[in-house]
Amino acid sequence: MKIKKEVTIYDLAKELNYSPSTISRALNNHKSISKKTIKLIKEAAEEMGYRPNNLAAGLRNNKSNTIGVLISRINRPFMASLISGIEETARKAGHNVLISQSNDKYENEISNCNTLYDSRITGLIVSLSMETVEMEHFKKFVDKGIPIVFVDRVPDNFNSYKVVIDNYTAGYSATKHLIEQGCKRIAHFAGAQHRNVYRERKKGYLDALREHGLPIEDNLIVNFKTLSFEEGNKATKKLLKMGNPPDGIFSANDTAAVSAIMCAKKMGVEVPEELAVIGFNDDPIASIVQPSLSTVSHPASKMGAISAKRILDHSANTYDTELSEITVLGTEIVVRDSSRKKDIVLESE
Amino acid sequence: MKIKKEVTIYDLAKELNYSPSTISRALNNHKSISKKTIKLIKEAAEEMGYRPNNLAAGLRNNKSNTIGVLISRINRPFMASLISGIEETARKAGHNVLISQSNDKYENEISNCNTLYDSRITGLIVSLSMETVEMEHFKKFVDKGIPIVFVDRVPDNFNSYKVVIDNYTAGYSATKHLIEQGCKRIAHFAGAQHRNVYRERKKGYLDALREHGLPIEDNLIVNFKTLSFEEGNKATKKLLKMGNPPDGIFSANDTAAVSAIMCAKKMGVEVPEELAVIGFNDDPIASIVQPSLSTVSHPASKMGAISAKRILDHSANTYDTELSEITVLGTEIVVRDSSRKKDIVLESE
DNA sequence: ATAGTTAACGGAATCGATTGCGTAAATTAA
DNA sequence: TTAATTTACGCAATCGATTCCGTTAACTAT
Repeated sequence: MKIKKEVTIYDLAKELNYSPSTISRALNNHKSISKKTIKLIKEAAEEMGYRPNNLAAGLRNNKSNTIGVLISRINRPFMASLISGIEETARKAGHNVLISQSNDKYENEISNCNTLYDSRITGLIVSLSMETVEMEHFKKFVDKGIPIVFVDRVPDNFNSYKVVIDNYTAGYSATKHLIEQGCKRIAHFAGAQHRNVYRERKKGYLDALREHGLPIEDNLIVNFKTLSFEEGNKATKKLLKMGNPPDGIFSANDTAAVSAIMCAKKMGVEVPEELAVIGFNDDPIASIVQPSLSTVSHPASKMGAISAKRILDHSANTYDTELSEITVLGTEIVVRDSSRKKDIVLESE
Repeated sequence: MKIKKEVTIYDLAKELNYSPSTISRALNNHKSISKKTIKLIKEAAEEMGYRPNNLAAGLRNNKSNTIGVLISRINRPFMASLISGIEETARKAGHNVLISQSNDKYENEISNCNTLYDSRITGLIVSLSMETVEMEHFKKFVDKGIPIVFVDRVPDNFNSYKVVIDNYTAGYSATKHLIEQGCKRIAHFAGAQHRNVYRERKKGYLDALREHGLPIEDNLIVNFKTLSFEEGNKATKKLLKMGNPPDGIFSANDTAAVSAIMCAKKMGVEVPEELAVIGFNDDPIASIVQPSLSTVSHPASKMGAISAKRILDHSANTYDTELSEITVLGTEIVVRDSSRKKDIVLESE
């Protein structure tokens, strides 16, 4: 197998009797090069199979036109859509996307952080791992003026760009929806409380109960570790076996909510009549399960797009403001069969 | 915002009174540097916050320790798992992962190909876009000795590494399973026939019918464009309205299969009694839909891991053999309720 | 016609890490 | 003790693109 030699701007320079400077400028449409020359050089480049070397350009400019993404796992519907949005926006701007997953491990997050830094990324988009508390590993980006956008699972104690949904309002609305459907004893599947998303959702749940005069019962609030199907199953079984079982569940994610529906059905509990359920995320399974799952939908792909745009803008304006801008996106209550006990006037928010 | 200056090996050299060569070698554990010196230098590097510049190293070595991934879309369960497998394997070997989606457009695939090439990736992992026929855009990788691994949706006419599942056997087994359940008129939801995966699945379906003495009826074979939920819905409705409707469906993906189940239920057709359904992929929705969907599962994440390993091995052995190795992975028929008309001895393959 | 301006391009340093070749000192062999 | 190795390191070129200064020639204004 013969390996073809790389065509560089020096090869073009020699071939066309121009200096490498001129070749470089021509390829970048520099104004001090005549249209004619630019055309000539570009055509020759095309013909000779020239392809720019991003490593060389990156080294010289100390930037790689690459956005780094650091998330827990890719194969979750929300994360996949998020990345999709990032990729689309980045690519349109001529940027690449480097991905890395922490698998929710703090150690991995640190290590991936370093690796991404070593690639001299233009900016970093992060959704925190479940374990992360310390934020020290992000400091080196700040020191170097590399923008970080935290998305969805964001830190409380770190000043930076953030793109989130209004988890509080979503939790409040979801709970309120169940109340409006006539639920009196609403359980909550809560996620880890040190992560903003789950904490805010629970806050919304609590406030909704309070504001509608419903008592808060600790034994109706289940603290989950991972909000998995199995955990949801176990929790539901336990709840339904109570002497005084709940008549509604607001789950902080769809996976656990679906498991609740399936568990209830198996136990002969009617959904939504005896148990209304609402989830969070609007995963594909939500519209497939029967009865279909009411849930909270949020624009994952859009969040990705916005996050990417933040970084692109930042690097274009080169450190304009020091303001850490937080983008809060709205959510939408999607009412399906799992919670529809009455005819509803569709709410739009 | 003050931007800290980068710490380079030259800074370390000056600080420690060594030459940059020694610093570089020490950091790479070169054998000609004494253990003591290595330890000294590494500790100083750590303390001074030194971080290697991958761009510089990459330029010098003409490789970036980065694997490029070129797929249709990220937010499909199969693809997300595939990438996850790639990322995990790559990272363990100290490689990064660049992703790009073609959105099933030929144009995008070409453009992404070039962008990835420009980043001097170590190797490329590709699942072809729906539109792709010409393979010209991949030639430049071959010319440069950069390995390409085609995965799942692979070309017929291009010599390279390939990682696939045995679609033919899977299609055959899925159909055979329906036959064994007593189905006599089995429909097939077929994908675009210029893509190996769908073509092979259909071949398996046809052979299974033939070998079991069942007639092949053209009007039971539906050619899909995208195997979407909507398409599946429409096709199912049409099939069930026939004077002589099918009693089984083998769908080339789960999305369309699920839509078939839901459509049948809505039309009052019993699944699996009147219509047995089996899908392909074992997406999360398959185990959620009711009745749960029988399907073909395949190891997406493992495919990703193998693909990544191919590239890592290739670049380590620097052009060892010219053999284009094809890896074929097995699949498994997952029998669930949508096709279980009789008691089954679980098959394992 | 002459100074001033502009257009179009070239020279050479630079980004940070790597590495082939060379060398001085230390160690071993004989 | 002297030659032969080995150990431990330094010099300087190199990877490919970019860009700060120039420079030359053509052009414009007066």
